Amino acid sequence: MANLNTGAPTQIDLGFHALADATRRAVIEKLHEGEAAATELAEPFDMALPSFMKHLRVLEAGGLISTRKEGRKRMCRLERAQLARLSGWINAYEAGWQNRLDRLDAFFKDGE
Amino acid sequence: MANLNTGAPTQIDLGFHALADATRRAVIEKLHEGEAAATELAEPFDMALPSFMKHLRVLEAGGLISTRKEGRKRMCRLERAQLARLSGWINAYEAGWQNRLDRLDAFFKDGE
DNA sequence: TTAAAACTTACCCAAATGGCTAAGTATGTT
DNA sequence: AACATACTTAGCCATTTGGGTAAGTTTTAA
Repeated sequence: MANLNTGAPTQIDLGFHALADATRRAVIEKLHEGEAAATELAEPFDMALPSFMKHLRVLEAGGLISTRKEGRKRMCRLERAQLARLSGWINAYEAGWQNRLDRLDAFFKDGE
Repeated sequence: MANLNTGAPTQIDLGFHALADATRRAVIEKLHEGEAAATELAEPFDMALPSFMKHLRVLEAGGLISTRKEGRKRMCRLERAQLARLSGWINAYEAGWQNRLDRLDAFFKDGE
């Protein structure tokens, strides 16, 4: 097997990376309640807005949220499919899941 | 709410961070087959051993593996409980899981 | 038409990450 | 005792990350 870290990071890399930060996880929790604008999401944090917007971009790059412009607001919504993929990766190798491995592998390969 | 990023990263931060890399995920996949020594795990990768050992330390810091010294070998084994916690975090907010939220929150707080 | 709101762009910075090499230590084999 | 195996430590380096400020732009409200 050659080096696995050739080229650009995958959606899985970026997805788990996005989850590896308390601020970003808090955004995900909030978005479970529904869509929200960027500033609205930023409000709880002691952080300059441009810094917070970087977190949103990391979440978007990881496929965990999608955003669209609505007037002057940037609306954000949760991408539950990516959450499912990531938790799916973790659980794919658990006892009793072996029979689902092939399906998951195929799913991941399609998405990259 | 104050800044969530005060102080040291939590086990959840470190756990997801450990998963955000293809090399480390490959190690986890391999360890599902059972314990293995560090060099044995390193063999598939085009990487110097000290570089690979850093990945093992990242996995250990994230609670995903535990290691022990056995003679001159460092044996590694998977910590399935942490995998369960991380996939648990992701699924805690899925539809139909709301009733398990309190239990999970308590579980996370105990472990930190 | 002016001003406020909600970003957005451009840049700076310190620390962490992920790779390397070179040299050391500890343990097992012959 | 000598050598090989399996790490281990130490340090170097480029890039990424996660924060910041300052100064735009675009849209909405007054």
